[in-house]
Amino acid sequence: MLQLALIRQQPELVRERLKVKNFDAGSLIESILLLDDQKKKLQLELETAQSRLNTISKEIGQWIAKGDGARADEKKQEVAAFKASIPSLQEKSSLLDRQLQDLLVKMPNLPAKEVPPGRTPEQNEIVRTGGSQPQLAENALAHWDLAKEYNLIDFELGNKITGSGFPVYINRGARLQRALIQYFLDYNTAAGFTEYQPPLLVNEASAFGTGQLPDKEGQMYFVTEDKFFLIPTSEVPLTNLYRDVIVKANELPVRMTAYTPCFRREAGSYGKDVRGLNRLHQFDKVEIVQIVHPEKSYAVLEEMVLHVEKLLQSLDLPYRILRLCGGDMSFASAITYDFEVFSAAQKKWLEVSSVSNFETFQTNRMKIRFRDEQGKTQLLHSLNGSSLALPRILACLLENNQQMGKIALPKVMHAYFGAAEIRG
RNA sequence: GGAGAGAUGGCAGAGCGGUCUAUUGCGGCGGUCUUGAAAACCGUUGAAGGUCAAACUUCCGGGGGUUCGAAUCCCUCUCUCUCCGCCA
Repeated sequence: MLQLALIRQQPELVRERLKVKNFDAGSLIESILLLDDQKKKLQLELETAQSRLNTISKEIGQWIAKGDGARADEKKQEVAAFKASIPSLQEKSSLLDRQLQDLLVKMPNLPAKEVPPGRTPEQNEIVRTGGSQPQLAENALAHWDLAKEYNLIDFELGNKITGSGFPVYINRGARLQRALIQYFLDYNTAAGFTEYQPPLLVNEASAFGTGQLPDKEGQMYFVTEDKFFLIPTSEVPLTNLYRDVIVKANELPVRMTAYTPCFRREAGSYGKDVRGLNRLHQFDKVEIVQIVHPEKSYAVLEEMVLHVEKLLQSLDLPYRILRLCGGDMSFASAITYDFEVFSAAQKKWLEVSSVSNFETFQTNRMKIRFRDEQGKTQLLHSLNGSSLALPRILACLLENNQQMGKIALPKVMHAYFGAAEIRG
């Protein structure tokens, strides 16, 4: 959520920046400023009445204490004369508040200066590429075929017990998945991230805090009985750990990591893109989240990009890093770098990580603050990234490393997996 | 799931209709003293809105009600604790 003060002070800047996201904020800003103005006037009126009421009430108490019931009654009459107006003022005020809030929530985050304009994924900027693409045989198999051949994943079984998009990992498939998770977590904690195991279900306030609500409501599984959302990413519970917290200076930066399953309804997805592990309703992900001083967030962002990049390098996967254009960025993000690995058998790039700086967009919703040198509370910046999402990494590892009768694993996984290769 | 108790400022913990819109202790910050530190003493110390700054308003788990006036009384929801039941 954007800060009202920013919209109030620099409406033109806000409007201009949002054009990069292809968002026409003109009328929205106008309405917000108008409502804000009305609210201020109303508030003054209301507070004046409240102040008067408080004063007279105090006087009544004093007259009663002195035993002068007549004077007290007189004052009560005085109160009765204007008190009736207060409830309607309060109602109007809270209505304005709600309307203002509803509009503010519709404002996307401002893209950072570095964000290129554009509407489609083709307009994302390739920042750099790394790793080398393997030369596979003509008859190279896609991961869903490899998964079947080596009995690593059973998609049909998942269909039976739940539905499509809920694969069952078996034997060495399950073990490889677990080994990767363990490796990712170790890699993150070695870099100073504290490991958490958060709840997989969150309440409405948490889903709102990170920006999933209100606009991505349909993408989350919802438990109606208890009003809980299944997390689409551990970013939600992790960041919300600091909701309504004034973080002490010596606790900054906050660096967290967690492995959790993630649940996404993926309503509207279909076709070739959803084949095999490419797009799932339940998948595993190791996430990193940071909450940092506002002046440091862009240095931290670069650091996180390097962190994820080195992790991909250690897996010997061909990758590229994209700076998303305005049109491809999420509502809440100020800048996003996507990491894609090349799936050699499918011959396409698959997104395996997304590293973003949200600046104050999330922290404003969650009131995550610190005290500056003057002792004033100020919003912190929040960032997060995948480090890493499992399924597509697994898919690429299988496809890119397939050899005659076996799948060779990258060196770094040998000890974690307990073997150097998967044989038929 | 059943019964009872409770939720107050960073923490502990008073207040249970009007003696300032919250006693006090601890902690934090500033100062005196000290070569320095500790101790002691003095002062200061919640959040949001509002203002140049103030005044002022709101917030005692959330929401609603009674009253001239609510942390305090009533209703309701959420959560916590104790006991019982069930259970990995």
